[in-house]
Amino acid sequence: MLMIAGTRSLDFKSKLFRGFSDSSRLSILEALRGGPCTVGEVVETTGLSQSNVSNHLGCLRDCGLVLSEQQGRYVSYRLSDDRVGELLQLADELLADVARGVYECTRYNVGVQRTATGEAQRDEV
Amino acid sequence: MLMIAGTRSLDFKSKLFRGFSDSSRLSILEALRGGPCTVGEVVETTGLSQSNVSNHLGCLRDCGLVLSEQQGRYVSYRLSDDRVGELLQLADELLADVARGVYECTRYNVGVQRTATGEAQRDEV
DNA sequence: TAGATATATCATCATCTAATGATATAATGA
DNA sequence: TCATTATATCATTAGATGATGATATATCTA
Repeated sequence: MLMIAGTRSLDFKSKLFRGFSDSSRLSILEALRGGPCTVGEVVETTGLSQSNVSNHLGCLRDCGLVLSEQQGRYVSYRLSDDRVGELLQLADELLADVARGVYECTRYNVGVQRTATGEAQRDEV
Repeated sequence: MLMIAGTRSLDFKSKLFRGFSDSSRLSILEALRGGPCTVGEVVETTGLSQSNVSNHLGCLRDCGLVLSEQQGRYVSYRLSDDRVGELLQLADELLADVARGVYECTRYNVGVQRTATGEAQRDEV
C-alpha cells in the first residue's frame, strides 16, 4: 500500500483546517483579523455566548492559530501568523469562483448552527 | 448586534474549509495534486475503501474543490482550481511553524480514524 | 446477451462535536 | 475583605459525520 504522504502529517493538516471549518470559529478569526481583541470584544463582535467563545478560542490557541496574552483581568487574543489571514483571504478568493458549488453542497448542514439568542442567524451576504 | 461579516458567507467559507478538514479528503486532494486520477487510482493511492472514496469525492465535487469527467467506464477527477493546491501549500508552510501547537491540540481526535483494513494507520511524518 | 469492471448510492451505527448553562478561577476596585 | 468583572472549565445533550457493507447503475468486452 503506497501512502502519498504520512498519515500523521495529514492528521496535522486536517486538524489545522478544522480550526477554520466552523462558522463560529471563522467569525472569531475574522474578528481577530482586524487586530487583537479581548474575549469580551470577540463576544460582542460575534454575538456568540461567552463560554462558547472561550471554548473556541481555547481550541484555536491549542491549534496554534491564535496567541493569547493576559492583560490584567482581560486576555487579549490575536492571530498567531500572517498566514492565518492569508489562508482566509485565499479562501475568500477561491470561494468567489466556486461559490455556486459550495452553495449547492448539501452534505453538511453548516448553515443551521444553534446560538444562544438566535441573533447570529441574520443573513447578510 | 454587530456582525463582522455575513453569517451566510461565513457558512460558505466554513463549508469550503470543511472539505479540507478530514484526513481522508486531504489524502484524496493530495493524490489529485499530482494530476487527474480515476476513482480506482485514488482508492489505490490512498488505501481507502471504494465507497468511502466515492462518497468523499462526491462531497469534494459538490463543494467545488474537484471536477469530474466521465471517460468510458472510468471517471477522472482533478482539482478544480490552482488555488486549491495553493491552500494546501500554504497550510503546509503554516503547519511547519505551528506544528507544535497542532500536535499538542487534543480537542479533536483526528488521529483515530477507522479504516477498512487499518493499513492507512501507518505513520510516517 | 451475459459477465466483468468501475463507480455511485444509501441505510446504519459508532463516534465526534458545538452550544448551553452552571460553576470555577482570577483580577480589580470599593 | 467583599463584590464585581473577565475569563475558563466542564458535564450534558442534541445533532452531525465518517466508515462500512450491501446494492444499484453504467460501461465495456467476450
